[in-house]
Amino acid sequence: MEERERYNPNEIEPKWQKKWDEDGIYNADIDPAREKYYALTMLPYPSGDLHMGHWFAMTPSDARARFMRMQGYNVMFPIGFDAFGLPAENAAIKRNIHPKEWTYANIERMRGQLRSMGAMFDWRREAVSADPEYYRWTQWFFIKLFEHDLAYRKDSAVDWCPNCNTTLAREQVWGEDRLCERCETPVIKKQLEQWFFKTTNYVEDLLSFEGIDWPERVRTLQTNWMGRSEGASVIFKTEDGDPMEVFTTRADTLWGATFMVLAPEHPLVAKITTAEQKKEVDAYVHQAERQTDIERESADNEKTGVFTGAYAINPVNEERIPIWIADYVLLSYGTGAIMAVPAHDQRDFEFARKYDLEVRVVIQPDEVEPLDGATMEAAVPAYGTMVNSAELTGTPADETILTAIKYVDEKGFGKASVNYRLRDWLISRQRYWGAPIPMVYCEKCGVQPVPDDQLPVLLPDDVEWKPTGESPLKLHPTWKDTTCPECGEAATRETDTMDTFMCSSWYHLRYLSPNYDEGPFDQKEYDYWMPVDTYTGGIEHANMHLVYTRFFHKALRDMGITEGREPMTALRNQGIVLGEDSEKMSKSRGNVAAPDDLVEKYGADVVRAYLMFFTRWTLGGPWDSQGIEGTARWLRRVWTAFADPIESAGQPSEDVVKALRRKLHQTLESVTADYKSFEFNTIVASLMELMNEMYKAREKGAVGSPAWDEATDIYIRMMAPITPHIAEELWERLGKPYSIHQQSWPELDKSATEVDEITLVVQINGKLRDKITVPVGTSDEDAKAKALASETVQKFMDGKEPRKVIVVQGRLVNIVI
RNA sequence: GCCAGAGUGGCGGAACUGGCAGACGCGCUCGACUCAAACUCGAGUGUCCGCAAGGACUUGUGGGUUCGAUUCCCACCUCUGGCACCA
Repeated sequence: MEERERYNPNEIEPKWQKKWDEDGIYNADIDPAREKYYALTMLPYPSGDLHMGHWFAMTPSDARARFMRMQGYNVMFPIGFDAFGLPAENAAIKRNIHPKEWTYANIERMRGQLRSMGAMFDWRREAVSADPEYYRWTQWFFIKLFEHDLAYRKDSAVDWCPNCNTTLAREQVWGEDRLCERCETPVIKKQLEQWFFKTTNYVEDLLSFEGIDWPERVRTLQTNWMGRSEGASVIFKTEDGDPMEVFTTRADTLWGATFMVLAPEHPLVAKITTAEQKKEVDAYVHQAERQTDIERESADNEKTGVFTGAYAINPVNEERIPIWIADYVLLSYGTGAIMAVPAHDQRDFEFARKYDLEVRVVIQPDEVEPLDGATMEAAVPAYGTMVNSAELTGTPADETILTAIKYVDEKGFGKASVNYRLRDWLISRQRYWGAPIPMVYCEKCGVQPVPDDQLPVLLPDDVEWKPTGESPLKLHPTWKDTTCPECGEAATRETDTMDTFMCSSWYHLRYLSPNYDEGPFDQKEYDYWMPVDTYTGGIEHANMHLVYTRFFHKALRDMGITEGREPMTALRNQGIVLGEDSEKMSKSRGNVAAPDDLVEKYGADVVRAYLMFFTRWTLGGPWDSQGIEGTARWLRRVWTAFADPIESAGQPSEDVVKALRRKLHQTLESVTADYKSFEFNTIVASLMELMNEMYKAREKGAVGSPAWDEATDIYIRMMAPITPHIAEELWERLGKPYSIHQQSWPELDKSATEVDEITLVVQINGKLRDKITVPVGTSDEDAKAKALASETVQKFMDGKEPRKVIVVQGRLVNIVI
């Protein structure tokens, strides 16, 4: 007997990958005759090795892109690398290897790993953000934003290690004591002049998600992140007449403001603090600097503060109220100053009780005992009738805020105002491995952009890596010396580089034409491919990256560079694959699961299928390779069924054929719907079920019949997006035309899915008691009669009369007794 | 702390729009094949009571709405992501 050929992925996978590549079957080119589809998956950071999270993000995205291709679209599925960033500098310091060398070696390794996925990437479109041809245009965009008044400089605080003399990222600051990760020196804040983009100019536009199919979850996260609130801005003055603007959503509580609180960093603090209070204030400012905003905002953080010695005048009643500073007021939110209304705000209340400040009730909620500021135990933030509020006393609950805003407006010390949590985007980084900010400082001409024809401003390679100290760009002996583009005199370059989010805000445009050198992208490519049809990536990017890229698109649109409201029409997010310990995968935790060993043992198709099967894509979860044997078994079964069919002698019965075709087309129907809605785990489950059904049909002599051949053909097409290699191999062995990946999606035979009889569930008082079989289309009356006639039902009813009978067409009969 | 998401057998998960909870798979048990192992194939497998027929219970916890709740509402607990210099 001839030995059966086993499923051998290690042989077939490289073979097909090579052939696909040579034939360029995944090359996506402009074709006006076909409808385009731009499928974009978030580009990886070249951290070293491709891990399970990358496969989890990319292989389902690939399967979806392949499905769309089989649906007839001209699909572009590009890939690239977000290659600037902090880890490269860490590697440089730790291992004495140049960031560039480290990064490009990683990219080279990851290219190979990405190829092992068998994804339909069009490698001709690859873009690497650290390439000068790429960052030339990142710099060009910076200048465009500058020229359109969307980039500006201002002082802003960074976490600073006074020992290493360097800026630290949040992840480089350790523990509650906030120590430098390298030298364990306590970190301080330092004010530096830095570049910002005016994201706040676009906040209203960003708050609208009109015309895009983005998940509700992301829209909510972004909306809350931008944090729009309506209220009033009111000007308080110090006794010396310095204005202090505050924002409040509760203008109706102005008469209850018994003190003011400034953020410790507020510019007025130094000016107003009295000599007696100075020492205490300085000490407090210093300790506040050492905390993070998150710690400071926490409601359970014990309220602390210091009196400045100065007083403000409450404009509504001209009362003299003390000005305090406290760390729960943040300079980055609102105006960095608040009016404190302890009776109606819990944080203010806790503060007032602690420091024995007056609590004055000015809002009396209806149907509540009259409040007493002296004895109340918590703030009452509810709405109610205004009391103790001079001429506005008695204003009813539903009018208080608007009435109060109108009042301050008329009196001239305030106006209606909208406040946002969104801040302008700080893009300066005091680092080497990033795109240099293309600006020049000239003593005579001031801040000048580098002219287009001098771009890119290249990063110098010959920098010195010191384990401590400032950015190598600053220390480089000559790099920062240049001439002013305006007057030609000696000038200095900006030595900060850009936030890598800047690079990743436009990579989808560079993929259009990565080698184009007359602009950031070729207009012809843009006109055909943009916007992105589906953008896939991790939910962790819901706020930052996905807000920044939208901002970027909108800003470019207003310059006439891009078109339309949004860059990405649809967004779908996968959950996060955690380590086996349920913690986020990271090298430092040592819980990174790598696919390489599994790919070697089982093949890429098995790993792809398992990643799509082991959890719901949107859910993610802790990595667990326990079940991979199941998908491996599935593909071996598929191989056996199709590569080595056992020819049967007779013909299958009509019933067998009908049952097989029914299952086949039911599966096709559900699998098609699941591909459309990114439900990959149930696609694999349905295909497994159909294969089980086919094995049964095989036992009953189905092999060789037209129904079997139909099932085989459709089966391979359905699995092709998930397991592209085995599908291609089986397709070829069955003598079908190359390539499976250039075939169309199968047609559904709806009539084959239909059934003659259905099972109705019979419940008594909502409890399952019996099941009855009825023909499709049975009337409610007949269903009810048949249910009541059932012996089991009779037994449970025990002679009682039904009070009510509910019939749900095609589903159930519920008898209420 | 704030903003989101999740919690279902021993395990991963499924369940359309409020209608049979546990599809599919892992693991486990029994059996077939084999000198043997691997592979493969078949049967079973939520918990408790019962010889069985059958019954009761069961979707993080506690309440509620409903003929009927994994699904809707309220409160709470736990885990995960984000919180602006990780990307």
